Amino acid sequence: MGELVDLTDGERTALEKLEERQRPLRRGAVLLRENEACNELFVLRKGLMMSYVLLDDGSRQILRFLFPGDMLGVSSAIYREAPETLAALSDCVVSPFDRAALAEIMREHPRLSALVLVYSQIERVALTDRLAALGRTSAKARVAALLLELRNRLRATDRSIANVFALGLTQEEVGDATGLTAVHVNRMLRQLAEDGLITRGSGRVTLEDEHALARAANYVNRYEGLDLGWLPQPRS
Amino acid sequence: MGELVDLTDGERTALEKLEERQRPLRRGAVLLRENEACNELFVLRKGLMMSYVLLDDGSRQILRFLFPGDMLGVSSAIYREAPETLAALSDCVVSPFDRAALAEIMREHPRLSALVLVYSQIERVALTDRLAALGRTSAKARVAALLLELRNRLRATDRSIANVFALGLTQEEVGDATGLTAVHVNRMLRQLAEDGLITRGSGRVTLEDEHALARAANYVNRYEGLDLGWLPQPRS
DNA sequence: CGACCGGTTGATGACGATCAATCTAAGTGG
DNA sequence: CCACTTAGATTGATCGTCATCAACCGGTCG
Repeated sequence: MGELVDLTDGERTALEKLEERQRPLRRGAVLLRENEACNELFVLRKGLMMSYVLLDDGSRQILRFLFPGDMLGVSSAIYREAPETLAALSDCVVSPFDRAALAEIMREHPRLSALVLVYSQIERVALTDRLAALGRTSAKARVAALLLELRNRLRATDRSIANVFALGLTQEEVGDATGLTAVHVNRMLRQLAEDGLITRGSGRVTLEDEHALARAANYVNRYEGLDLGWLPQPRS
Repeated sequence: MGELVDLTDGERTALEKLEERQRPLRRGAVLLRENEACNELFVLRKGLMMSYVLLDDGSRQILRFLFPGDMLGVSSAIYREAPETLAALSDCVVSPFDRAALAEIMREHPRLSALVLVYSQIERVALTDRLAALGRTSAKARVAALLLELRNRLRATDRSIANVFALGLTQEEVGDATGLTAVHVNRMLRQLAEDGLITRGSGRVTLEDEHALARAANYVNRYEGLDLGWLPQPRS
């Protein structure tokens, strides 16, 4: 959260309290399963995770990829049963904390509650972008948008990442995120390569023409263009 | 918000302050256009609205339908430019209020800020349901899910609504919400009718077999099953 | 009355799913 | 160290869902 505003000491210690405990997760581990009860939330400290739902025909829709610094399970916390599954895509570290700790922050730190709302809204807008992508854009555009989104989110925690990055996903996972089959994802990646927009090799992707890619994908980086000057003042 | 918790007098008056002003909107009117700046938020008092985005090929994706009691423009408030357009589907009344008024509430009423977050998360989960629908379900299921969602949200403000209700949308609008063409929406409605799941007539739809419809649509009512016992206590 | 909007129906075609086979690289056990 | 297994990537052939194009109908409004 320190990236959006300058935190006070009081706010910083309140947030650090959420990260007191740590729990490691193996690649593939499920942190929380759809329809299970859960009184905890989490902060992702390291690694890449995803949230998804399974439909009753067995197909999977990946809803979101989760990166270090993201708060996990907010939506599960307000329901008796979790609406989505949280699973690790790589070895991860998470910090669990109680719902009461979030309540405490909302009581004592108005600006932090505002920031929780802000992140929730950023996520909401990113979801609507993907909704529009699934509803109204071609398979190629959806894959291109996913590549751009992944690269930008990875770069947020690792500034050394430029145009080359490790995908960290199987083509089946890309398909489950974009509403396509693994076979068609493969063809789309190949087409993007043939168009000169990307190059691929040994699990790595290079964005060769980021601008053209963003145009083809209708992509907007939703972590930019914020206006937070109006947030409530910190109490301490 | 009073439907989720018992509000204190202090909370109630704080919320009433948001509804001091009123602005009527004609059917078709645009309250806020994508990429425009906006320092205001709104509460929808009466009528049906929608939010949508236009893609550069001219196609439209409807992101969400808005019902009385909904807070509008939260996502626009945190960006310099609105990420989506807000438009009236029927004659409406909205109450505009300043971003500062929201900040004030977050400073003085921790439980109300928690409830704003809760509504934001309910909306988020509803969006992920639609994301999964667009990514992984058939045209028929998507239309069925939209019918159920509309009926349930309409009933929340008008308890007299049972299984018959006025759609209030053109088939083109249904298509823009479900990622289909108007022509195909028409065929899906006809198929649902042939299957005995609905009947139609003069702008009205009757859900003949709500249970089978919900099963065909993978539908979950996200305004139920909440667990809010852990929210912060009201300060006044 | 004519124009227009929205709904309805038919004919055709494209995009992406499905099924199937092959290939490669990374393990794993003997 | 090598045979064997396995997960994932790749490619081809075929099929189905939904888009597109086009025509027509009915109601409403200027």
